Amino acid sequence: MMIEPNQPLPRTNSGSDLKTVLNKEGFRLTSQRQKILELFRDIALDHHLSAEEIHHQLVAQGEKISISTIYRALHVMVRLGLLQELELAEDRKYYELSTPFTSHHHHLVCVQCGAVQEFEEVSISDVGVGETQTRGFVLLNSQFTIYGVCPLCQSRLRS
Amino acid sequence: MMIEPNQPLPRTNSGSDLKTVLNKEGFRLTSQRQKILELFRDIALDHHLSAEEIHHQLVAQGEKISISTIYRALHVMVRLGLLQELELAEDRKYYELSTPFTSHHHHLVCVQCGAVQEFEEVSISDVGVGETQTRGFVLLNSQFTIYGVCPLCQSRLRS
DNA sequence: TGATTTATTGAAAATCATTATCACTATCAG
DNA sequence: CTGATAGTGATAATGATTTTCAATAAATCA
Ligand SMILES: [Zn+2]
Ligand SMILES: [Zn+2]
Ligand SMILES: [Zn+2]
Ligand SMILES: [Zn+2]
Repeated sequence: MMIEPNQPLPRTNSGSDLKTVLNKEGFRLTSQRQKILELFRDIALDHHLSAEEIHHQLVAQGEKISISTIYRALHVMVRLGLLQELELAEDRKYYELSTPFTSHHHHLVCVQCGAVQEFEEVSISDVGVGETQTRGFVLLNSQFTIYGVCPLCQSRLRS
Repeated sequence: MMIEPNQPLPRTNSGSDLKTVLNKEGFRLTSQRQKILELFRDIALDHHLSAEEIHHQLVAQGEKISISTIYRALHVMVRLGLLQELELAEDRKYYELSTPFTSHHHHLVCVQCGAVQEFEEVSISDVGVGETQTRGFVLLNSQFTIYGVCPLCQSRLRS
C-alpha cells in the first residue's frame, strides 16, 4: 500500500556480498533470496521480470519457492537498492538489476505487444538530480518511459 | 487488461467540441462524460485525480454516477487524447487534462506523503520524440517521473 | 418527429495482482 | 549450541479495476 522504501537508502550495489548487505539492515540471507538474485544475474539480457515470471522461472528450474516469498524478497531488494522497480505495463510491476548504469537507462514500450527497448540518456537523469536538489527532495529513483506502437504492430494493425 | 489505446491516435485536443470528438470515433456524448470533463476543467485544472477521487467529487456535488462509468469514461478519454494517464502512486492510476503543454510537464512525487510537484522540461520530451522516430515507433505518450522524499517528510522522519 | 439501432449506464459479481495472516522453520548473534 | 526473531509456504483477504447484463438513452434516418 505504501511505496517503499520507508526511508531513503543509498542506491549503490556496492562490492560487499549479499549477506553483508542484508544483515546490515537486519535482513537475513536465505536460499530463496539468493536464487532470485542469481536469476536476475543469469538472465541479464531479457531482464525485465514480473513477480509471476520470476516465480515461473524458478519453479521451472526445480526450485521450491512460493509467490509470497518472491513478493517479499522483491520489496527487500528494492529497499536495499539491489533491484529497480519499473512501471512498464499498466497492471503489474517489473524489476531489473540495479547497476551503476541503471539511472541512465530508460524504456520505450510497445503498448500493443509489450516489447521493451532500452536507451541511454544521461541528460534525463541529470534533470532528475537537478530538480530534486533545487526542491530539497531526497532522490530515490526516476524513470522516463515512452509508450508507443512498434513497427511490427503498426503493420499488423494496418492489415 | 490490455493497454489502450488499441490503435494510435493523435494526441491533440483540438478546437472541436466534445460531441464531435466522441462521435468521430463512434462514441456518444453523455451527461456523465461531460460532468467528468467539467470536473477536470473546473476543479482539477492543476490536479491529478484517481477514479475514486473523481467519483467522490461528483457524488459530493450531487451527481448520480457509478464508479464503473468513471472507469469507462476515463478509458475513452485517454484513447481520444483528452486525458493523460499518470503513474504517480504504485497502487492506482491518476489522470489529468491533456493540454498542448502536457508533454513538457513532468512529475516529482514524494513517496511518503504522496505530494506531487510538477516541472517543465522540453528537452525530455524531445528525447522521447527522437527515440521513437529513430526506432520507427508511433509515439503515444511519455512520462518522466521522479520518486523521492520531500523536505517535510525528511524532517518528520528524522524526529 | 418517431422508430430503430446500438452505445452507455448502474449495480453487482468477477478478476487478478498484491498483501496479510499464521503456524512452522531457519538464520544469526552471543 | 541456544534463544530470539526474521523468513517461509499455504492460504485467505484486500482492493483497484473489469465484466456482465438488463434497462436506458444517444445517434441516425425515414
Ligand atoms: Zn508491438
Ligand atoms: Zn531496463
Ligand atoms: Zn512528503
Ligand atoms: Zn501533472
